[in-house]
Amino acid sequence: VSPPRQPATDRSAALSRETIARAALALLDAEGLDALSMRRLASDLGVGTMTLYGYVRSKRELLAAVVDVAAEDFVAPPATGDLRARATAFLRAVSDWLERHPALVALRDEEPIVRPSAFSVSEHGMRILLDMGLGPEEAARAFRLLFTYVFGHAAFSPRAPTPDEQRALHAALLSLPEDEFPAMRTAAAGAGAALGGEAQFRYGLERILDGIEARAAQLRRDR
Amino acid sequence: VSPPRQPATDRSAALSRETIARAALALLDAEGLDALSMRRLASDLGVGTMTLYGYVRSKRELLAAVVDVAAEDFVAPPATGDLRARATAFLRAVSDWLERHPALVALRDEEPIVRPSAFSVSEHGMRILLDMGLGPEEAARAFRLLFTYVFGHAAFSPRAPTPDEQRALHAALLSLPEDEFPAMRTAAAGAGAALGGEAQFRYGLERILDGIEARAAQLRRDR
DNA sequence: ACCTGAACACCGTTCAAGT
DNA sequence: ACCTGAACACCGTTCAAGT
Repeated sequence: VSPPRQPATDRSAALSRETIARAALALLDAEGLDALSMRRLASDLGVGTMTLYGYVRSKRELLAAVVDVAAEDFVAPPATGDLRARATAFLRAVSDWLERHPALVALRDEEPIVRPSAFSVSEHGMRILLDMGLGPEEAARAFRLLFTYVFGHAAFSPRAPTPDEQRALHAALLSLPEDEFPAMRTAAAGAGAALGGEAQFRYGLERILDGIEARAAQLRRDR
Repeated sequence: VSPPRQPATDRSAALSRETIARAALALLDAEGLDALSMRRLASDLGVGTMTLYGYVRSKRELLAAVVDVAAEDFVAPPATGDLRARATAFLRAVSDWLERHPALVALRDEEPIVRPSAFSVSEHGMRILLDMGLGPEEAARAFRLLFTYVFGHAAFSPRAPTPDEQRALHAALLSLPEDEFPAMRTAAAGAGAALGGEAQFRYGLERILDGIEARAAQLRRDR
């Protein structure tokens, strides 16, 4: 008397490491990191909890497999325009990718992603930096800086702040004692908009690319 | 027949929200986010688990209190030298602070820290940006960019990579197929050093400050 | 006022067993 | 070969009760 559990995907469709990883990613995207437990995932798949351990050695290993399937989802933008435009488009694409799979950021927070699957995302970015004229060592450092920024933005800046959030922050800053927080009060007007969202992402990215391009130009002069 | 549990700090020392938060921070610093449970913390303090709920409404509220006590630990550098030197010293101090309390990064990852206690750290940074000549709106955006970078570095870049880690990454990159990953293979030599650590932090910070200073200079010209 | 054990609804994973 | 229930050592939090 076991009722069918999966109306759409056939329960009897052979389980595999990848099927499991895809289901985990879907759960992660839909309900967040806390919702993903081995028990819940198994139940979603219509199997016993311990069945999963036939495909992954541990939850850690499952999460690594999730990164692999998520990496396939990265959409590289067409390599058109000048280098600056290509860099902007690439980083915008990485940012979009992280927004589609927000849990990737939390996973990366727990341990470095050094899976080969992630390297194909990196290849695009590194190409652009090398084309700008940076040497291998400096291109690696610049790449890492951009990586840190994009992941940092995804991790620490909420999506576009609502007018309510902006007003709340503004009010909180204006209520700080003036003698102790003069700078914060001065900047109160801009703090709401700077909280996050697309315009803030672009502002930061432009400053960083300005800094990197200045270095590339300097290297060309020195050469 | 209840044995004394706390050799050093007197068990009978009155419990308070702050005592509890400090003990939680110590546990977090010593053993990481996973080690902090209400049960474990209570046991460390020599009280029953439920006693904690007399001081904090939930674990979430405890974590907010932890941020408050950690904020007191920030050491602002002396405001000497030119603005660039002051900015560098300030961000170095924030980075050091996050290294002393690594769990702050994970906490911030779970929800924004908008506690007044954190504003005193921000005040120093905002002062410098305003002094550079940025307007309130742009100073807020630049501040947020720097904040994202420092937290991003703390979250996603391990401390100084060991020679072993560097060699492992180098080898991994060199084993990628040459036709598919030409840029990654070219940059393989520099990837190890760019993984993290002080020099990488400084490289990124310098590019960002170059970008921000260029904007400030442009604003001065336009004015 | 301050503290707390028992209970509930969860975890990841080991083990020994089922088909 | 593939799957799994029971058990163990954990969680956060509610509740009803102790002093």
